[in-house]
Amino acid sequence: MEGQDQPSSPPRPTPVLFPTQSHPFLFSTTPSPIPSSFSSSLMHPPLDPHHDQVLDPEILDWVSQQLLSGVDQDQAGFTENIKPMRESASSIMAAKGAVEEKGDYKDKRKVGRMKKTATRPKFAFQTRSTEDILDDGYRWRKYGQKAVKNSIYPRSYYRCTHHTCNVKKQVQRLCKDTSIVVTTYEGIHNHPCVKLMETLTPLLKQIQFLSRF
DNA sequence: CGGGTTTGACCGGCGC
DNA sequence: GCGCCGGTCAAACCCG
Repeated sequence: MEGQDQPSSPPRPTPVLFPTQSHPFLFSTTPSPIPSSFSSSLMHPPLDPHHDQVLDPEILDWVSQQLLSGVDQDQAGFTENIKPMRESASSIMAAKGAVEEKGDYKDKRKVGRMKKTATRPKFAFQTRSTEDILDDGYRWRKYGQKAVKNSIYPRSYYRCTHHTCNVKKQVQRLCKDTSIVVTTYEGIHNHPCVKLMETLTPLLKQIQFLSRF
């Protein structure tokens, strides 16, 4: 931020470009063995949300592994299973001092601001898309929009609409490359992503079926 | 009418 | 202390 198109001030980990209208957590920075072809393949061919099948088989294997570890559990279990990947992103940002605990506040409004500065997982990735908003399986409510310095595009602020979840995200289009949207997630969802399971479970079942041969 | 968006005001952090 | 800037609030508005 601060006049940059990147919303995080410290150098971000290698941006993970998102090939489908799927779930960002599965494709974010993670120590788990993401296929080496993953990142490099995402920009080529140009991303098309209507063509999920362009994914490399190796990538599908990796995705299916993530799902397999959670598929026999309930949805809450699945959420827990992918949590370490999210926390890895958290540790990256924490190590870089991206967020830190601040002092105490008095009134309710300021308490809300204090929560903002508490240590929370925060990571960003870029998406080549004509759409500003990724359908990541969660429901978001927009709570603000600001013009940012040195950018002709405004930054939009969203909160997860789940009543017990305070995950936020920021969305901003790069002015240097207007085809790229930078999405920054902050926090961890404390509820399952129903849409993710609905979307990927049939895919996993097909993979399992094909793997018998 | 409920839920989501827009938008100007407000606030805290930070650099000078 | 002051001004700039990013982030948030909340009233007004929109829409199905």
